[in-house]
Amino acid sequence: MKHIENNKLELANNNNSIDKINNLVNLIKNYLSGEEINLYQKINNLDIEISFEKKFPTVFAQKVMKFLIENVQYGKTTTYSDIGEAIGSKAFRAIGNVMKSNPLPLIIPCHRVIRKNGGLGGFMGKMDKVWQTNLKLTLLKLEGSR
DNA sequence: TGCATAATAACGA
DNA sequence: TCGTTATTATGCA
Repeated sequence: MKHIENNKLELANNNNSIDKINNLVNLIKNYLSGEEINLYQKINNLDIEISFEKKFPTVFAQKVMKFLIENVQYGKTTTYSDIGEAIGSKAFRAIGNVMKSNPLPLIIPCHRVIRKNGGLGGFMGKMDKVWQTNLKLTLLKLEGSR
């Protein structure tokens, strides 16, 4: 009997792909129900590798991502120009481009990046009053930033 | 290389 | 508030 329990334990610790996906789904559910969780951190804890370094081969893009993940936590917002200042660049527009090519929205919080003048900015490649942009606003409201 | 593009910002009228 | 320009990384030809 003991070996069965051990097997169960092993299975639980083994974290196969299905387990990981279920965990991920639960995380996102919790997040969407208003729980203040740092998705990127939690996912790292789940031993799910999100190698955005591969997706962003340039130093510039990696700086942007790093800044986002390390400094823009739940409920915080930043602006395109803030990021530029933080990474020593004036390429505000280019930063927007990096966001657009973000393969993991939500997890890499590009929805927390807004315009300096208080406007929303775009989301998922769209600029204005489309569902993607409304989703951005919804997420910010969820986090209490708006 | 050179050019067009972009989820920007700042300025003038 | 609208139009124009400044400015920079990226992708593609």
